[in-house]
Amino acid sequence: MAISFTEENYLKVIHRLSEATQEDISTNAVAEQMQTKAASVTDMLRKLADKGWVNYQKYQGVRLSPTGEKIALSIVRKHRLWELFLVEKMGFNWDEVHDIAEQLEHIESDELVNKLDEYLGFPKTDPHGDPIPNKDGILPELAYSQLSEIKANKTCKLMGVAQDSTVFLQLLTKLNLSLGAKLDIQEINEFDRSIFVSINDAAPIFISHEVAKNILVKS
Amino acid sequence: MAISFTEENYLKVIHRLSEATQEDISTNAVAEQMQTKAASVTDMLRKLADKGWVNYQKYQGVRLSPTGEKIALSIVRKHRLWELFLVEKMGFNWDEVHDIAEQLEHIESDELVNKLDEYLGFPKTDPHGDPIPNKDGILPELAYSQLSEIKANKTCKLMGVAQDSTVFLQLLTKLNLSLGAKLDIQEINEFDRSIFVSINDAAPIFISHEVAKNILVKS
DNA sequence: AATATTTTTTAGATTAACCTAAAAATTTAA
DNA sequence: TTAAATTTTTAGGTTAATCTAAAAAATATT
Repeated sequence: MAISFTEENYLKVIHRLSEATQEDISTNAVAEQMQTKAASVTDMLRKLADKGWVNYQKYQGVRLSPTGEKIALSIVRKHRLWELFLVEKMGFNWDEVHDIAEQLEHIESDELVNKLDEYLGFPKTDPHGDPIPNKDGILPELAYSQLSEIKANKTCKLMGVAQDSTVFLQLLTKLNLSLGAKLDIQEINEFDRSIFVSINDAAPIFISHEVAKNILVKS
Repeated sequence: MAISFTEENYLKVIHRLSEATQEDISTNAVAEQMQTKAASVTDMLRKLADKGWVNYQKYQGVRLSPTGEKIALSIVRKHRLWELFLVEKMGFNWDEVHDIAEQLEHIESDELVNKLDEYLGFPKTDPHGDPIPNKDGILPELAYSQLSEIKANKTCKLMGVAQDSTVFLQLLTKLNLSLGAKLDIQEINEFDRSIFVSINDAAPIFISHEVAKNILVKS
């Protein structure tokens, strides 16, 4: 069945919100993510339900149906493959690729996506460490922790970020934090939960709890 | 000023039609190319004229303004660069890339286009031999002839095609005709103007005048 | 030159995606 | 457990791009 860019974006947003919770997703939550009004969301949810891509009962919130889930994962797959392409092959920085990938993710050609996947060497993660679904929509298991959960005196490796916003990524770049960085946690301050950490064996610096929550690491 | 996919497609079509003639482009000609109705075209032409991208007086046909020309060339540039990318890097055949490039040509990022250009080695032509405008919108001069205009007993080289339709390109592929092929014209039949030609020194075959008109060669 | 034909435009609708304002349902709090 | 606050939906409009049918202009033909 034909699908519009807008419908794809709604499915993607519902998918993203569903990853964080087991509960049904509220109209307002979707509205906020879509940068639109609740009334518009209600219209669209009814339409997506008619097409069989979501389960929606009014006032009860929304969930993706199995078909909707499959569509959403294929968009996520495209987004992340294109992001990696932009960084690896086109020479963009990791904080520059989101908006372009938002456009490229709507290009419709299974053959292209699979060739791109092959061209990139069937990667498991994108430039932000997010897992890339394979052609069957299976997400590789990554099991990373937030840096904010690691104990003092432990060493870990930066594997990904929980947020792709430009400001956040640029901050990390400024701190010399990129994928694969080695992190030695010297101390955690009780007062504000900020972390005193050495990056790639350099002189230790302070990182706020807010930043640490958005950094994903492997011990 | 913001531009929609549809508006881009209209400018592209007007540009293509303008290449073949000096005259103003008729509403019906645009309608045919856009696969829509004349009434819809009239509406759009008025809108494009309001935006300053075309010169249009009702009943008089339409031409691109300098700004419109610039936009159209940037779309052509993107289309052709993406086509080359699809063939060179993704391994598609030249008859498979048109529809995907029709989507990719609307991706908006000057930086991406220029990086893609560089990645491909600042190519002069796309997989069909069509010239690629550079970043300033300048088209390289190619000056090719139609195979149908070449005299008997001459040798030439296949440099491009005047048509990108799948059926045509697949026919050429079947005849072992691809960019760079060496063509020895043995004989031109007066009756139907078909050409008896040897391709890459193989045993000569017949090519219809219709096909020969759409093959571009360099002596 | 008058008429017929073709082309183009206008008028009035339709659809997708959005909006605001008001009504209805649900949730929270007194 | 009723009232207040919040969330969600409905109702009624808007805009972009399309359509059909009819009117107007341009072109071709007798």
